[in-house]
Amino acid sequence: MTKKEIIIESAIKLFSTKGFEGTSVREIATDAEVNVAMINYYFGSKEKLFENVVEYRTSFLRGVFSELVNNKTLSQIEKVDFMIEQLIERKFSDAKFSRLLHREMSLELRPQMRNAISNILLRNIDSVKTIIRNGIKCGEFQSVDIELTVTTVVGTIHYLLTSDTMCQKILGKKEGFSPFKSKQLKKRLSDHTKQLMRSHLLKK
Amino acid sequence: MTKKEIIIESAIKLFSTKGFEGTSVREIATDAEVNVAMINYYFGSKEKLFENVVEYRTSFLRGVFSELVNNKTLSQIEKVDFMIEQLIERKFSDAKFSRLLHREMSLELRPQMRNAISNILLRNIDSVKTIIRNGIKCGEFQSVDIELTVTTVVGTIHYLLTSDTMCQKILGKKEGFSPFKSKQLKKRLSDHTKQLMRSHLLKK
DNA sequence: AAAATTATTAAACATTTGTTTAGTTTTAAA
DNA sequence: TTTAAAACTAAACAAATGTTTAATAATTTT
Repeated sequence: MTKKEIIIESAIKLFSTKGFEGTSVREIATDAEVNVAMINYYFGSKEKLFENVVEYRTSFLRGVFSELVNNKTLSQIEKVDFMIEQLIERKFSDAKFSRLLHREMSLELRPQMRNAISNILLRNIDSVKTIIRNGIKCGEFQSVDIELTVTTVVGTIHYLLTSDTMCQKILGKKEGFSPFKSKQLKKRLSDHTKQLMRSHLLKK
Repeated sequence: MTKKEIIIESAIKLFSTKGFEGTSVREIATDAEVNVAMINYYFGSKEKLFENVVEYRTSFLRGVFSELVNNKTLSQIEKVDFMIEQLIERKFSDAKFSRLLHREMSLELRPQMRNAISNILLRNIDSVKTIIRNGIKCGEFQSVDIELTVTTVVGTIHYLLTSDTMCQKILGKKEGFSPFKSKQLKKRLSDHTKQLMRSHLLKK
């Protein structure tokens, strides 16, 4: 790992848990075991570092679902199942960073940042919409509100993992429970969401 | 309105849009047209002001659903419908403040604050759980994951209103579109969520 | 090996931060 | 009307903030 990457990793960790304005560049520098000036040397500013953080962590996940749309061997509901699994997999592997992105979205600061993040978060939404639309068109699914159905899937997964405290209280778990380390919860969420979509989408 | 309330109102506005650490006490003072020292005079500290803000804005909505549980005239699914309408109503009337609470939840700062907020956000969850549990027990509903079903309802509503930008992009609206000023969207979200819960909960 | 570029450092810079002080005005009580 | 308490102000405080500077060390290029 280059020193630049070490700084980015520290920034991800701290921004994710304490927020952008809640984290000082000196904290980042200390965590990365680097001189404070290196941050501005490499990135120019704290805000540009943030942009680098987002780019660094999201660049690899582009259009995962685009090929799924054209797949001929799977039924539409199987595609939905697959998509749900993928979304949950990603969320569990990166829950804290996901929280950072959503937190930034909910702020009315840095409009260009917000715009970039929303594009990242919605990168696969069009594919999902298309799958549901195709399902309706070919008669496999009943007529539903496509956009809000997508919102339900993403919203369910996201809300459960908004915070550890929240998740614990919703599920009635003890304080020590770590949501996104629990394979059992992952399975449970996956089962629920799939079942929900089956009863919502499939014709009776 | 007392001067104390004026300060709280300004704090709500600014904390909601710019976050807690993103807002300075001087900004609040300016917005409230008050001397900076008044904030510490009345509240002691910026953080205590935050606590006052949360208390001030949430004190009136205690246990709205508790009576609904014992209602004998409504069927269980009608109770779910009512509950959905209430949740949406509240979210639309106070979306920015709700964002503030969820943002604070997603941060790993101020644990006692996080704990208080989660209690507020989950104040009605138990009632909702009970309604679904009763619906299952009396045979009106099929067996579902109760906790995650609640998560789906709340998560759908919340996610759609995470941010204006997000909502616009999910729905394919133009930039000017103001989600929580749209009665049409409110109706649409209500219809979707009710339909979703009916197909998920009711026996076939 | 000399020169030039890049990386790194400690220190300083200028603002901004939340908070406090000490004094003044206003209001209410005696 | 005097007195005491509360409300309010401008200024100062100390600490923290993001950023820059100027100098040195390390590396690469010529």
